[in-house]
Amino acid sequence: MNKLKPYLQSNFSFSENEIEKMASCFVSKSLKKKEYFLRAGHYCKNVAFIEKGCFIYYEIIAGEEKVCDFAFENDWITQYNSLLNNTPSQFNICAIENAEILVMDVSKIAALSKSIPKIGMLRTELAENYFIESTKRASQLANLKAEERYETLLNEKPETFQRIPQYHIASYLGIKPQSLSRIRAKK
Amino acid sequence: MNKLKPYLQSNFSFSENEIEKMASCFVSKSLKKKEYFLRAGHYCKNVAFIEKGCFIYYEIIAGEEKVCDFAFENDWITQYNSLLNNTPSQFNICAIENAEILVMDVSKIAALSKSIPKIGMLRTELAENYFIESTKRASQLANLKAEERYETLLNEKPETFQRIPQYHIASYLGIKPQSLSRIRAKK
DNA sequence: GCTTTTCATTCACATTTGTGAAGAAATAAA
DNA sequence: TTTATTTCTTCACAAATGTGAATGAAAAGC
Repeated sequence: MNKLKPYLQSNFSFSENEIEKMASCFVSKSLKKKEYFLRAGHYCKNVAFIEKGCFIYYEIIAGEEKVCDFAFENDWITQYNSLLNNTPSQFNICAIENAEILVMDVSKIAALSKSIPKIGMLRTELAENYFIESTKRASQLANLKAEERYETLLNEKPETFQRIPQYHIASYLGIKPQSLSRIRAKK
Repeated sequence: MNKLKPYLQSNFSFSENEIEKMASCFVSKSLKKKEYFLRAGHYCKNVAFIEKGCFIYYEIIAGEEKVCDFAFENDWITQYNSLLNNTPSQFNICAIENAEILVMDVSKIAALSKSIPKIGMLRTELAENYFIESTKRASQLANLKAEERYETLLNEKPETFQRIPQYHIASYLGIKPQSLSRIRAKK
């Protein structure tokens, strides 16, 4: 819980006491590279916090892996649509490096929220931030050309290029690996 | 409040009493076609519910209007990033038809939330739904070609084509008006 | 270490979308 | 109604991105 506790404390000012209570509801889990936190078609029943490693979200469209997000240390992973609406997930969430995560079951979240109301605020803020971020990605996909999207990512999240294979980055940018190579070669 | 009250009752099961209390915090407002609910550069300080009419969200990028969303009756309009983080809005929210909206000031929302805790749930669910929707739009922009995005919109929200000018729809789809015409001509 | 597999690059050509101009059609204003 | 304005369509050509194949580089497995 090396990262979770400081995260809860500095971003949401939970008390020592609340943090301990929350911490006791997480189960820690190791995932090897290429193992899955969630597979498409399955029901997402929990939320996890990344202590170490990174993950991609992807869906299969027309037989191809289409990446829609990355997650690193201090990020949460879960699939909203599946978790909230009890539907099978369209998305896979897969470890790209060996990872350590802290997992909480959805039923425990509900119980815990009753004793610590501020958890509701955490939930709200997360959703609002995800919405704002997703809006940015959509705006870039609609309004910038591939080369500009590449440069934006390179400037804003350079670590992505250190940790994620290029063909996944290409997919995230909405282009083919060959096109990403072409763009990089121009520089 | 012809639409707001049934909306609150059927989607969130607020009580008669709560609904009256909430209703008293809204101010109704008429906007003519082409008038703005929010202008880019201004601070968004309220949330509104659409009783009648429709709106577009757009930002200016490289001198061009880039539409990122539409809103119709029973939708809310506000700009999250500006409202939550107290920053100037990047987006304009503009009436496309003469409209009737119910506006609530952000300070009243906070006050009201204290006396009606369930409002927190409304806020959370809205953000979560917006996130899910925004994710879908981003996925389409990244993974479908313009023609497929056009067909998806035509199937899922046909009313858009009845009420929104095509050049705004083209922008929302991430293409130029000429390209949308070309796609339509093929059918 | 060697071998196999995965990933990245390059190329020629195909397809999709953008661009600017022109005119037609629809809508709003007078 | 007439006129002006806005919106939509079409076209020829340009630019961006996709496609499939070939090759090389890097990483993983043995």
